[in-house]
Amino acid sequence: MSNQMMTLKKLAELSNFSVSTVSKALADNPEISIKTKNKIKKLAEFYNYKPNITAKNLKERKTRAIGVIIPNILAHFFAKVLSGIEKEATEKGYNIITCISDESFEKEVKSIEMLANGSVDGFIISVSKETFVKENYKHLQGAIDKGLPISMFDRVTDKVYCDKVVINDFQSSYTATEKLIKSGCKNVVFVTPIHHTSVGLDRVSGYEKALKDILKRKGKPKVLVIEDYQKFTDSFTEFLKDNKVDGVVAADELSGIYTMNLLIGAGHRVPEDVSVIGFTDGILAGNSNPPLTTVDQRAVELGKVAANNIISRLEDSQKEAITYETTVLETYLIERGSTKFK
Amino acid sequence: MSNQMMTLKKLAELSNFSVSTVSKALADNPEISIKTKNKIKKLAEFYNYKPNITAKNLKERKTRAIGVIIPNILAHFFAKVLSGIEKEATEKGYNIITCISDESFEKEVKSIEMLANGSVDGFIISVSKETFVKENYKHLQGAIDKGLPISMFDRVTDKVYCDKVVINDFQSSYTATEKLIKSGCKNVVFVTPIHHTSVGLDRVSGYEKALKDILKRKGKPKVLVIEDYQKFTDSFTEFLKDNKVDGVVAADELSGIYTMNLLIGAGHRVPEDVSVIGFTDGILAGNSNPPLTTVDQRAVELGKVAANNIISRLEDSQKEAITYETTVLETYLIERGSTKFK
DNA sequence: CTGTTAGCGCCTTCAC
DNA sequence: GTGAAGGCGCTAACAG
Repeated sequence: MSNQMMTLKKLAELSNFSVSTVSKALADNPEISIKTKNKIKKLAEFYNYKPNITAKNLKERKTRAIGVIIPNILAHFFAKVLSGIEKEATEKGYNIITCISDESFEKEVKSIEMLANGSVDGFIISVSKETFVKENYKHLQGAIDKGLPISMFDRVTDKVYCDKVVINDFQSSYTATEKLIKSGCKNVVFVTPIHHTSVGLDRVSGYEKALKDILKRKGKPKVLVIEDYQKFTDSFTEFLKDNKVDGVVAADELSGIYTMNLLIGAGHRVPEDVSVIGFTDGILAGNSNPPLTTVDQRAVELGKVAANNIISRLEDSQKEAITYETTVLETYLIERGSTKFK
Repeated sequence: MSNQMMTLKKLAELSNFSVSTVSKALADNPEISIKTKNKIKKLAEFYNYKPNITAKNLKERKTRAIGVIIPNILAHFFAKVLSGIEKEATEKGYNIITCISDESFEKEVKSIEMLANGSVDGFIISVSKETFVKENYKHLQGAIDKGLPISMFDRVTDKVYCDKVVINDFQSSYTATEKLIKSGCKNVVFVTPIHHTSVGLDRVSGYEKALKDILKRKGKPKVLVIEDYQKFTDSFTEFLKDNKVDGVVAADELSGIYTMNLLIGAGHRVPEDVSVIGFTDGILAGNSNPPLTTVDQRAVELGKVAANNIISRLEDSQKEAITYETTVLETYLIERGSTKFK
C-alpha cells in the first residue's frame, strides 16, 4: 500500500474541518450542512480520495473477500467455475483470493490457515483428491468454528456441514451409460482418473447401476482406474488386451479425449466401433476429431451458486441457524460425433 | 470475519500481562523474559491465537496482496500464467486477488479502482483488447502514481512505464514462418484473432519480415484477421476462395485448431497439403488430430517472472529509482504432426 | 523486564 | 452543524 494516499485526516486539514465532519460529509450524513458537504466532496473528488479499505475492514470486522480454493486451475472445468465465482462475487462487491491446492492436502490446509486470520470472510472450496483419501477435514471444520463459513462445490463431503452445490453426478453417469447401451453397446467401460473424489465415486455408481438395471446381470461393470495421466496409455492398452470395448464413459474430458485418440491409434473407429462419452464440456470436446459427446457439467452455474451461497450466508447473519443447503444442478448430454445415438 | 477471534487484548487479560508484553512475547522480542514468553506462548497456542491480519496491515500500511487482472481465464494460456503467479506469490507469502477483465476496458478500470484503495500493494496485469484499441492507460498510470507498482506480462504497452515480461513474439513468429517456408510452403498465411494487441502485432510483423527476408518479393504477406471466433468459419472460407494456402501460422492455439479442422473438413490434408503452426502450447495442441505444432509461450514462467517483478519492487523500497525492466523470454517450437519439417 | 502511550485510517456516539 | 473522543487489533517508541 502506498503512503501518498489521501486520508480523511489530510482532507480535514485541507478543508479546515474536523475529521469527523469530513467523514460525515462524505457519507452524506444529514447532520452536515449542504454547503460544507459540497465543499468537502469537491475537495475529495479533486484529490481522488478513496477511503482506505483496510481501515474500514478493521472497523467493520469484515473484509469483503472470499478465499477460493481449487484443486487445479489448469483443468478447464475449474477455470470455468472460477469465472462464474469471479463474476458473481464482483457483482456483489466481493473480491476473491484464489489459492490452488494442486490436489494436495497440505497445500489446502496451508491456504486455509493463511487466509483464516482475517484475510477473508469465508471460503469456497472444491476438495482436493488427497484430502478425500485422508478423510481429514479438520481444517475446514476449524474455519467454520472460527466463524468463517464454507461453500463447497463439485467435490464435496458429508463430513462437513456447510452449503454445497453439485451436479447430479450419479444420474448423469446413469443416463450416459443408458444411452450407450440403448444405442447398441454391449461392453461399456468406465474410465476414471478421479476415483478418489466424491464425484468420481458417484459417477462410477451411476454407471454400475445403469448396467445392472438395463443389462440385468448380462454385463458386468468394468471400471478402469487411472492413477496418473502419465500411465494412461499403458493402463488402457493393458486393459484392452483382456477386455472387449464398444462403449466408454470417461469421468472427465481429458480421459475421454485420450481414450478416443488411443482407440483410433489402435485401429478402432469412433463412433462406428466404439462410442465415447466424456464428462465436462470444456474446450477439448468441441474441437477434437471426432468431436466428443459430453455431459455438460454446468461449471459456470456451479461457480455462481457457490458464490451466492457464501455471500448470502455472510450477509444474513440471522441465517446463522444451521440449515445448510445442498443444491443439485441437472446436467444434459451434448451429443457430438463420438457417439451414434438413434 | 468472525467476532469470536482471540485477540491480544483478551490474551492480555487472561495472562495478566499488558497487551504490549503479550505482543512482544509472541514476537520473540528479547526484552521479554523466557518464563513470561513461555507462559504467553502456551496460552496463545491453547486459544489458537492468530494475529488479525487486517490490523497488522493497517499498521504496516501494506496488505501482502497482489491484484491480478487477466483478460480471460478460459484461455488456457492465462490459466497457466495464473498458476505460475499463484505459485510464486504463495511461496513469497503474498495472496493474489484475481479479477477477470473479459477483454473489457471498463471492467479493467473498475477492477483497478476497486483494488487501488488499499486492498492490494500492487498489480499484475495483461492488458485487455479493448484497452489496446482505446489506447487509454490512465487507470494504470493512476495506480502507479498512487504508489501501487504494476507488473505487466504478455500484453504490454510502451505507454506505461513499469516492469514487463514478454516472450519474443516477433522472433517466434519469424522462426515459425521461416520453418514453414524452408519446408517447402509457398503460400504461408497468418491468421489472427488478436490483431489488436501488442503480441498480435509483433507476431504479424515477424511473419511479414520472414516472408520478405526469405521469399524476397516473390510472396506477399497474407494476413487474415478474425474479429470474432463466431465468424471464423465464414471468414476463412471466404478467404480460401481467393487465396492459395499451403502453410498457416495462427496467432493462438484455438485458431490453429479451427484452421486444421476447417481445412480437413474442406478436403485438405494436414500436413501433406497444408502445414499448420499455432501459438500457445495449451491442452488442445497435444490432443488434436493431428497434434498441432506450436510455439511454446512459456506461460508458467511468464507468471513467475511477473510475480517476482512486482514482489521485488514491493520489497526493495530503494528500488524506487525508476529503472524498469522488460524481460524477454525465448520460446521454442514444439513440433508435432501438423507440420512436415525435414 | 514490563507497561503506558500513541497511532495506522476509519466510523460513530456524544458533547457543544 | 460541528468537533472531540474512543475504539477496531496491532506494533513500537518510550518510560519506568
